[in-house]
Amino acid sequence: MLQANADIDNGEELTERQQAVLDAALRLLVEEGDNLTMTAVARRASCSKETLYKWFGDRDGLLTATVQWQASKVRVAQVDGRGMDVASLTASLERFASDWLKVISSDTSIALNRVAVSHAGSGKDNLGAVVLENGRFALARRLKPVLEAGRLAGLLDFSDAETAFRTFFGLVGRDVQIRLLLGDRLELTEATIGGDAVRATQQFLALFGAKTRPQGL
Amino acid sequence: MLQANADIDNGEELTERQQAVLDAALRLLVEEGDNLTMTAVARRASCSKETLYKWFGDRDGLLTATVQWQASKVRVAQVDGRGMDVASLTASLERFASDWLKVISSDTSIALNRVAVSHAGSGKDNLGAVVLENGRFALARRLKPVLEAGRLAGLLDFSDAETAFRTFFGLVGRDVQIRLLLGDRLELTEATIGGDAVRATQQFLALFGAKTRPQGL
DNA sequence: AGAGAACCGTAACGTACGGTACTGCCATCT
DNA sequence: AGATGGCAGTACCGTACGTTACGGTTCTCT
Repeated sequence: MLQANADIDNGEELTERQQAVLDAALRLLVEEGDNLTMTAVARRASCSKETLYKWFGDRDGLLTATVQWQASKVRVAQVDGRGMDVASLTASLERFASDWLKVISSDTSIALNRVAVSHAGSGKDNLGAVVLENGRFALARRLKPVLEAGRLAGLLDFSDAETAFRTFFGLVGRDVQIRLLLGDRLELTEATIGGDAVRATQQFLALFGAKTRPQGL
Repeated sequence: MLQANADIDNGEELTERQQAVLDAALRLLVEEGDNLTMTAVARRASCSKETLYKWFGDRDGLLTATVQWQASKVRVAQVDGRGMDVASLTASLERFASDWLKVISSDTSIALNRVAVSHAGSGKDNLGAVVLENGRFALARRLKPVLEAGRLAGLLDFSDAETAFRTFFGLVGRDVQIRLLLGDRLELTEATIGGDAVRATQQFLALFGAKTRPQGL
């Protein structure tokens, strides 16, 4: 599998045309799900099947390239913990929660997660790992420094950042992702997302907020 | 789709032989995922394909029947809220959390959710709805009376049982289900499940436990 | 015992799709 | 201008699998 361009790790090394093809594949993936055909992709992208195979090796290669291409598009700015107070910490957490909810409720995320989940069943590729790496684990990498900074500023109290993160993850996501993946209609308006973000943040602070305000800094 | 026995709603109305066939299909589903073939099911169940089609209509019919058959097997005892104190409430919540974690980390649940998720993409059947109904919503139906009883006993304080349930759901499940569905190796031993259950329960009580002990009853 | 249905095992059919080969067009290079 | 190479478009091949058909066997009921 994936012989031609086995080195498509990030969104680099892709020509404009190739990116356009992957965008077409992505749109088709959102519309059709995992039962998109190579012919359909070629038609949508106005390219030949032979080109698809030359560039991406095989169907799995095209799919992983598509997923990684989408992943490379969502790089988010880092938050720095300098001069952190309870207000800025709260704002950061709410921002993360809101962003995350928006991501997992987006059509593309749902489609990508669906195909990744089904592929994870029969281990022909590592789509699941890719999605996991650019989803849940990327979120952890971006959020943990904030949590650590909050602890350093005496605002948070936890022993293990991983555990704290997972709790936050659970408070934010709850049953949303699995329900959406299973096809539940669940309209997440801007308003409800905002409300859920502050709720989750408040709950998280109630659980992990430092009782005292120590080591003033 | 599913013309022959369109009325397989619950596990009733199934002969012994049919149940055996569905068990075979279930085992095969766990092993092979969604790419099980009708031939393989027939071979595993020692029955003919003609019988499969006569009983279940088509492939989708067989799959939904299999999912419903598995769902019908997990009926759990109800908890009654009589004479509830903080200890029994805690025990109930921990029990629910532990059971739920055991379910979602089981091989069969993972396999069933995987196929349901992938089928939810292309709406050819309602596998997603079936799984949702017998999973997340069944859990809510069973847990909410406990929460209400806890509130009535003055142990819990919440305005909306649904919101409280969803928080509990998030605290228990966190990232477990999506990670497992995406193929993450995540060994949930009996010990870690137990630990997670008490942690989630403690966190839930910290968020929703009544501050005062009112309306003694 | 005998008729009839249910059912097993398997062969056969049709189709959808992944993958490959071929042809001709267009752009770039010399 | 002629040559070269990348690519669109399409025809083609092989295969896997859903679905159907059928002969032979076992079970059931009378």
